[in-house]
Amino acid sequence: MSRAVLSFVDGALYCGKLVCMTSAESSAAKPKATTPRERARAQTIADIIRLGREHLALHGAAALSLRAVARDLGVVSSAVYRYVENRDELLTLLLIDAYNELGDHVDAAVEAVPEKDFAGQFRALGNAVRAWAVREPASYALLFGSPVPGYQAPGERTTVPGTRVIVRLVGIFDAAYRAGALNAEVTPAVVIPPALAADLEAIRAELNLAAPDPSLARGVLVWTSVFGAISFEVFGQYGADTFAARDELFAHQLRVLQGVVGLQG
Amino acid sequence: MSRAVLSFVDGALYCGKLVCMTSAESSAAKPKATTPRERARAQTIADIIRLGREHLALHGAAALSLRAVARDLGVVSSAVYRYVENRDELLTLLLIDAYNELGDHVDAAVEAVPEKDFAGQFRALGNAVRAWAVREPASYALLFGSPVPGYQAPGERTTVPGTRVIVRLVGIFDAAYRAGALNAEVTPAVVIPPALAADLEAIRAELNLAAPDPSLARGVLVWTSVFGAISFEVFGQYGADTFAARDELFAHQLRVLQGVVGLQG
DNA sequence: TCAAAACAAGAGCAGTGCTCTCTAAATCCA
DNA sequence: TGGATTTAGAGAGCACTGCTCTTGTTTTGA
Repeated sequence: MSRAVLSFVDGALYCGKLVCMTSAESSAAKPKATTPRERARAQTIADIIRLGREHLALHGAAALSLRAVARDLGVVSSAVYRYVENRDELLTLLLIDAYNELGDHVDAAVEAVPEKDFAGQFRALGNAVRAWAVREPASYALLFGSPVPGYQAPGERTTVPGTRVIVRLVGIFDAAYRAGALNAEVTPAVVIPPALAADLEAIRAELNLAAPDPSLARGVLVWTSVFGAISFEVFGQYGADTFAARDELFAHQLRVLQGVVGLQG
Repeated sequence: MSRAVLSFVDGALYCGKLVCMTSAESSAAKPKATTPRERARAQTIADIIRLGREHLALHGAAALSLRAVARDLGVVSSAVYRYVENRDELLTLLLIDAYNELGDHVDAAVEAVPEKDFAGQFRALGNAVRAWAVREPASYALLFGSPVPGYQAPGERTTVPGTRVIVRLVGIFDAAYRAGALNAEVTPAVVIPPALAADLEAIRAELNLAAPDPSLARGVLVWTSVFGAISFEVFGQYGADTFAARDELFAHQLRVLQGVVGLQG
């Protein structure tokens, strides 16, 4: 699942381009005992990403400056262009890095919950996303906030890490459904128009799901709602002091949302 | 009510700047027969805002450039500093402008629905926000997306226009409750911890509401969920072609959310 | 009429992304 | 081992940004 990360952490740094490799590819293409120059190059790229993350956290994506990173790296600005094609490329590196960090946190949190406790897994997922978002607001904004103007993430590199959370979430819902733990007859029943049903059918086929349309549709709503609540908190849409009990508020929202999708427990 | 705005406006609100005033305020505070210089100044500020909106729509907030606006205005860059203190000030102007445009759209949409059709009013509000967001994605991103790094909106000028939608939304919910059209016993019942109840009580007092805690809490969730769904769509979190039936998807989400808060109809 | 206020222009500073050229160092290979 | 080749880094430079300061010019109002 974390191929993209692997690829950039070791082998692919070499060419300065990140490729999305399967683990087979990555293990094959990674002799590990590389030349000193290659290791130095990999280390430099790792440093650039680390410094980029620091700048991102401190000043946000819009203020991410290659020149500043170069200064921190102790090198002249043009030198970093040997390692990173341009600013957008650095953004892409940070994007993939953040997606995978979030995905790892979510996976760890969900896996700490008993296999049959689907509602608990759902809440663990929500809480993990929120905790990470509050801890790394700039990274969260990069992933889920306004698109950076003029920047288009390269789908072939970001899609897999970028869909880890939603794939995990529908996985929980679908596993609950297969286990009979998902109430498919949630009230009020809302009719699903044919056009929407077609979209849901495509999703079901692609992700190999079993849950029926109403559950899938509610799952999508719950997905957007979880991130909506987190975004409001992280982006400061609640005023400064409207909600002092933010933990309790979010916990409440998760409880209600788990009912919306029909998860009991 | 809108003093803060008025103060910055003086002559300037004349210029097509949208402010939240009662008609009494507006007729009282605006002599209208100003000197030619004052009218020219107001017109220039109006032009700056208009050009700023165009740049915002075309290139996004991060790329909003005072120099580019100056060029379009046919004037040297330093000249615009006579009218706008700095880039952040222009952002604030555009922020207030956008908040009020959205508020006006929402108000118009809600008021077109029969007074007793609370569920219809809720859906009209949601659809109005979404329609405006899709039409003005850059403005929507400015209001509800990632915060602009280093920019802090001046609360005394933005709070009133910035809360028009949520005030309207809870107004609908509360009116429904008072009319007996809000089911306060929504299932599943979720316990509200004391800390959250205290926050809700403060909100109830400030906005003079009658609805009980469970309804208020669910109202908050519905609020964040509506914007979460819209943000996902506008910010491209749904992939390019996961959902072809976006109108139907959002309509479905509104229907489910109206059930979440207990609005029947 | 004349001083004061407002205005526009221009130069300038410090910062940005990015390209280009040049030198020095590391690596490869015959 | 020595020469050819590749790579790293430095530096200059271009076009752009926000913003300040000075210098004339125009408009205003008493």
